[in-house]
Amino acid sequence: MIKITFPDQSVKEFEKGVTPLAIAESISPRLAKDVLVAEVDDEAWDLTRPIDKDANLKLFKWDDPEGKHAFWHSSAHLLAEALQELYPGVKFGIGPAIENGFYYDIDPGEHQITSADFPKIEAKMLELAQRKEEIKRADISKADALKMFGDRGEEYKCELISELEDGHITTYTQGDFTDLCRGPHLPDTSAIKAVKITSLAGAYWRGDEKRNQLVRVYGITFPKKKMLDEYLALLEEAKKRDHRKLGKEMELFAFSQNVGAGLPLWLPKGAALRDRLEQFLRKIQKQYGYLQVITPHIGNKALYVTSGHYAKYGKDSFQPIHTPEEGEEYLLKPMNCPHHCEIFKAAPRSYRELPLRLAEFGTVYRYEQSGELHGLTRVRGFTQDDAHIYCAPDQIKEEFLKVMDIILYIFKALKFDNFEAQISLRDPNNKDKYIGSDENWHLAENAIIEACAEKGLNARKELGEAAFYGPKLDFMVKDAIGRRWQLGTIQVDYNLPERFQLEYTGADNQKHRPVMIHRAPFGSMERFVAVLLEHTAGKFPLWLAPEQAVILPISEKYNDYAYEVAKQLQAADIRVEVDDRNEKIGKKIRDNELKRIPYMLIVGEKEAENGEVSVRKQGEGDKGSKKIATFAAELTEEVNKMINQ
RNA sequence: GCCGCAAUAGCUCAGUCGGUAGAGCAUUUCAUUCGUAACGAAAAGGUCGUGGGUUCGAGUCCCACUCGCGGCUCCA
Repeated sequence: MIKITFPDQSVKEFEKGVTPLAIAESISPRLAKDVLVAEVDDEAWDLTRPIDKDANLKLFKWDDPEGKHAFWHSSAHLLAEALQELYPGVKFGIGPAIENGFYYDIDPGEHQITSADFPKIEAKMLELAQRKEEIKRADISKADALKMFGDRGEEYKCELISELEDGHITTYTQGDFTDLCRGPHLPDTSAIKAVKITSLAGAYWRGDEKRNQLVRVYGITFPKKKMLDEYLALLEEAKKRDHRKLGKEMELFAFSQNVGAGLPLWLPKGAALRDRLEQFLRKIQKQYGYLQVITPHIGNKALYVTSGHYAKYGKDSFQPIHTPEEGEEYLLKPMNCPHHCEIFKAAPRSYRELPLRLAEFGTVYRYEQSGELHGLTRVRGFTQDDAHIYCAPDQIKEEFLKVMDIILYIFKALKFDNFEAQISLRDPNNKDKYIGSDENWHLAENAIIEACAEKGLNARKELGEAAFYGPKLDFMVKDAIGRRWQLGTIQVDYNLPERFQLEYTGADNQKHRPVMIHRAPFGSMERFVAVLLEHTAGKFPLWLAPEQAVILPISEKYNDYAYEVAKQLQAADIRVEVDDRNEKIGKKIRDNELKRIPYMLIVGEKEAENGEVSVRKQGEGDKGSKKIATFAAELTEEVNKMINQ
């Protein structure tokens, strides 16, 4: 008999060689039906794999990430099995589970696979799944594995095997398909009830662009048909929220072939929106003691040589601008920090001036690879809501707390309730990779950890994720449909103060080197607007909306009154338009609902007589009539509540 | 940058086998003057991304480029 310990620390005895599936059956038939995969003493474990010794056991279902992972991993094998039947002779690369589904990289040989083949592949997968094929694990020696896959011409698999340690190689087989795999897998294929092949893409073998390009087939599967439908509906929703589509529809920004790829043009409404965001941030920053500066869009190449960026990124960025002067070279500004360092150096600095907080909405240009450009989230020219804080090492924590205040305030005003924080720390086993003294790193890392603790922020710590010049704290927001976006960032930097030889005179009348903190609560105006669009599906909070209200006269007879109302509201700083088209009121309401304008004010005979407007809220409907001044006051109140919580 | 896919009216899209381009919405005009999600009629709107090639003839087939999309790689 062996002792099995469950997560709640209860212990039960079982026959030696019992399987997790049998244990689940002993608990309840329902659990046995739902369980997908297990973990035995922290090792992922197939449900049908015997347990030979006392162990800790965890059972995972669909709702557990481990359960989904095994489900999709087995689905990847199912996909491979289907492809093997449909396209004899294809060679297999790797086929892992990913965040949403799985993929398999294949070398199709002479076969051509296109999206038109998806239904065929899906049907074959379902057919195989319904055969309830057992997925069998087997240990295999390295020599046998090489022979087995070698005989089949599986050159990619052989390459993988040749790098594995003998004695730790396993295969999984279902039906006629055997794959090199560590597992774990589902007991059989029958749990896979719904299949969708989602896309096709090229991917280099082992991510190396010098190697063969394979075809990557992406798919997703579910244990219930209904779940697939829900997932597809979610994808549809995501498509509707795509900021590229909304940006065009709402006339916020555009791109032009003639201007160039990745260079956004801000249309009047988008520019006004961006300006509101800037004003919002300027106001808070002023309260927090930031000093606004302005620096040029280009800088002498020497500046970036000093900062070290030229050596690292020079050849991959926009190429130098040459002047009539022999040998003189300027670069488009790829970041604001070197400029700000020069501002720090523009005068001798005293410890009394610290922390010195220099802020700039600085437009920078980076030559992103053409394939990487994406709407407003990845562009070649963008404006950072940048600031650099120069402070003494013992001020880091205090400054961190203040920056976090600003970021949390912004998230609150914009209803990003669902966010995560990540602290990126140094890899303790590889300290040579980093610049700066042990003592300073220690100080900065602790400052960040303590600051998060003080704010009650449950931040994830990631070792080895820090930049070479310092640790950082990143904020990830989840949008309304659960996608994760990186926005605000705070980074400690020991490198630039060193390179620019920044100094201040301390209380001890000695020269000291300041620490620099980079921070950008929005990240960039472009990305922030994109995320805001996708988060809100274009329904901006009232204080940001391009138009806060639109006045809809019942007929042209009331256009004059509508313009009178508009004048009064505009005088109260409300952004309002008049829809004076010669259309029926139903049509105007529909059109303006679709334009996502927060308030519609309907005016006709009754309203004109009483000096009122009939208020209709977007998405909610009729709210009744009120005096013009009452509406104006209520709207202003609503806006103030949002930005001055 | 690499692989794959696409580019047709302002927008969304159709266009069969190669035979000179079509719908809905938007726009303009006319009619209507309307009470909380689409009234009606008509007109206008296109060098089919750009350049080359094949062909008697190219939106359609081929090549290159540009831009876009999905990935890969990269990301200060």
